[in-house]
Amino acid sequence: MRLATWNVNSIRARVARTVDFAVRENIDVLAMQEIKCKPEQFPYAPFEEAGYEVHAHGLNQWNGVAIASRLPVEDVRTAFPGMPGFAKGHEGPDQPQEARAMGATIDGVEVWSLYVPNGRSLDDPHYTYKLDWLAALTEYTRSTLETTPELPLALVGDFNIAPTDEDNGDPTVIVGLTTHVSPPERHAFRQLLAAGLADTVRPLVPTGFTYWDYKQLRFPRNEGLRIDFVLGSPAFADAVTGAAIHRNERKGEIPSDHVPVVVDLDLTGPDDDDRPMFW
DNA sequence: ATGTCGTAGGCGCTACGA
Repeated sequence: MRLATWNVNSIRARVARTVDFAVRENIDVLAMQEIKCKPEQFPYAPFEEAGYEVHAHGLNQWNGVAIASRLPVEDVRTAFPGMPGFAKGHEGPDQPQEARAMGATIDGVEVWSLYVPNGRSLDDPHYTYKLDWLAALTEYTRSTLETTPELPLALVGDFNIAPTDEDNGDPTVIVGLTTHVSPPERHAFRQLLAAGLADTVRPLVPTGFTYWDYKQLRFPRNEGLRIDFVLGSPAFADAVTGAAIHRNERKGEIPSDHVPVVVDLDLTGPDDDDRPMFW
């Protein structure tokens, strides 16, 4: 299976480019974030003509996640248990959930397309929401892998955190001043990994950014951030045979500000290799 | 230059989120 994640920054603005990429790169499963539309507005036809079924979750013009797949999709979910909600000006419990998560089971892999809250600024309620959202995701991961430790579980998407200084090439993103690099956010990311996940791309693609702001020539200057990840449980991570960050997708006509991140999986398992010749 | 995008509301812009 070839699995990709891409924050497309409006699927309606970039559907041709997105489908072209999926076909050209032979993507089986494409997790999208920031589709910026409701399901009834999603441009399904180009995907379906290319052989993909699409499941979309969007509530308004903001956020929104989707999964396109050439393989059968089961158990589609639009939130993980305990996922916090948020509504500006309505602090406190029982806030409505946003369209930031879609889970599905595909070829035995539990895949989540995730759009972690941005945080906006360190003193914004959205920042607290971001940390709470990540803590709930971590608890879901921990409990899931406690119950089913052999599950190939993949959390993919835009995490809106640059986990290390090497992941931050934007001079306006500064520890102590801005989101994405603050110690609490980085701690939350480490806690998510500690729940039983590995960054499956970094070992194969040790450097490189996945996002460059549209403003101030960030891409020509290569002043980006590495904030899009494919995190996998042991069973998933062990199946990864390749990875790529498609930097060229930041070029050309009306690019997203993010690029796709791709992993290749061999899900047949190690047993096949160990099988005796005489079997 | 708060320097670019995308969407909504509703018609040339502003508001909002990122």
